[in-house]
Amino acid sequence: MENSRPSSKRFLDIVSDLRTIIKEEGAVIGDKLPSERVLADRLQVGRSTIREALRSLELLGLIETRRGEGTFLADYKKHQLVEILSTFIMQNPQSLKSVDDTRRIHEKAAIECISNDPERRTLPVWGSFLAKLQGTEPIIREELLQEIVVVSENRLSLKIWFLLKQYSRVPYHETMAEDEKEVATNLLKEMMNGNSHLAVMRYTEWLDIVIGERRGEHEC
Amino acid sequence: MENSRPSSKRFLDIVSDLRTIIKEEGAVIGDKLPSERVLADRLQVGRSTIREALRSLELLGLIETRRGEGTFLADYKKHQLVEILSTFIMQNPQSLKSVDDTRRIHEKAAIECISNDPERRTLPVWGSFLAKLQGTEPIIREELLQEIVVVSENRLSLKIWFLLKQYSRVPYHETMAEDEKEVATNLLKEMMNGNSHLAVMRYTEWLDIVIGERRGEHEC
DNA sequence: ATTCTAAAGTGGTCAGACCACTATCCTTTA
DNA sequence: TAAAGGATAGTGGTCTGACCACTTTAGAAT
Repeated sequence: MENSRPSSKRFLDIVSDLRTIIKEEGAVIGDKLPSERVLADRLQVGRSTIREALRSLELLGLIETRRGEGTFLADYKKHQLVEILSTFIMQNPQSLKSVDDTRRIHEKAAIECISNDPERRTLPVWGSFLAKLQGTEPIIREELLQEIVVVSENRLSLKIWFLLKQYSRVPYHETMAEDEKEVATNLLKEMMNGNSHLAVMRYTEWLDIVIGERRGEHEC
Repeated sequence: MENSRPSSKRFLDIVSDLRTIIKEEGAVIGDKLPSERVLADRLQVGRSTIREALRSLELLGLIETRRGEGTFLADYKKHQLVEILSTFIMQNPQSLKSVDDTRRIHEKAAIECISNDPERRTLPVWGSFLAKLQGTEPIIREELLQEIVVVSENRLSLKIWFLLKQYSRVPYHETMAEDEKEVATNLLKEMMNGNSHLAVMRYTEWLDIVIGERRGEHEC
């Protein structure tokens, strides 16, 4: 696998080489990769270097290793990386705003997406939520938003949303207040009626209530 | 750092321990971490185990190592992890659509953001672009879109956009055709006038031209 | 044919040895 | 005294070989 200008970070090259190997062998999720010793021999590096690369990929959740058995291509849907990342990253205030903004972008897009799709905006789920909102049963904020993002059926967007949710300053895990429920109800109704513009407005209202900050002036 | 039931994945415990150490020492971005040998001694494990953990964190972009100097807490704004991850995932056609969709979400959001901000929508840059579009000089598609996303001033969104751009099926790197320039001109004008709704419509038109696919029916 | 056992293969870990590089201190020099 | 130079210690980068614990496999004993 071409020693093209070793970037003084051999293990990074190995990561790249591994990708090539995986591609060449057409390995699919669950397939077994060559053993560490074989890889070391094939790529002409020490086993420890191979391991450093593999361990990195494992932490990312891209591969899975089972002692005594071997190394396998993992189902990366578990996004283990997110967990790890979360405990480190994004604690500086500067980032927090962009996190919030980006999260809103995705929520808004999901709302518009559903509003504009006759099929998805008439899904029975929304009726259920509407009923729930009428009742006195406590509702967690993220329940509704999550459903919306899920139904929008963009896996990548969903992934990003899940990630951002964890860092958001908006208390997603709390229950809705009474006045909130009203706004949420309006949001749902507009969405079901296919009125994306109004639905988004309701959504903005809702955020204003939850955060209790200045309104609208800077909603990127 | 308690050997509490070693999870048969020592290096994962180490990752956790490292986090603890970082916290305890109140290390800030740019600070130097203890050397690998010191860590190995302190945590009572071999140096190779420490390295596997460190290399993982490095691939995630959480630390930075400089040969001869040491290991440092990184500026995680580089999100190297995303790059790596992306090169693995996102090669199956299923994902490609969500990549495109998500990219559009961010572009749309940026356009709306700028349109709604009197300051940003009157920036001189837009005038320059307008002039360029009138001329015969070739213009690369991504030039305009990039400027828009940049001006929206959401670093995270920008980062995501850059990432997605690489995998998009839309030929961003190509030059605009003549009819495209016209639509792009309209887009700019609407944006500068603060008409976000129309601006987004122009944007959608533009995409239709570039991709030449079915229009609108499924624009999430 | 079944069961049991030994061997081979695999990841997990460690220790020690180099290498290449950087920072530091201390000597030498002007 | 101040500047220049070089030896030294410390650091990450890598390799080797050796164990260990575990799983699978193949062969032997029943």
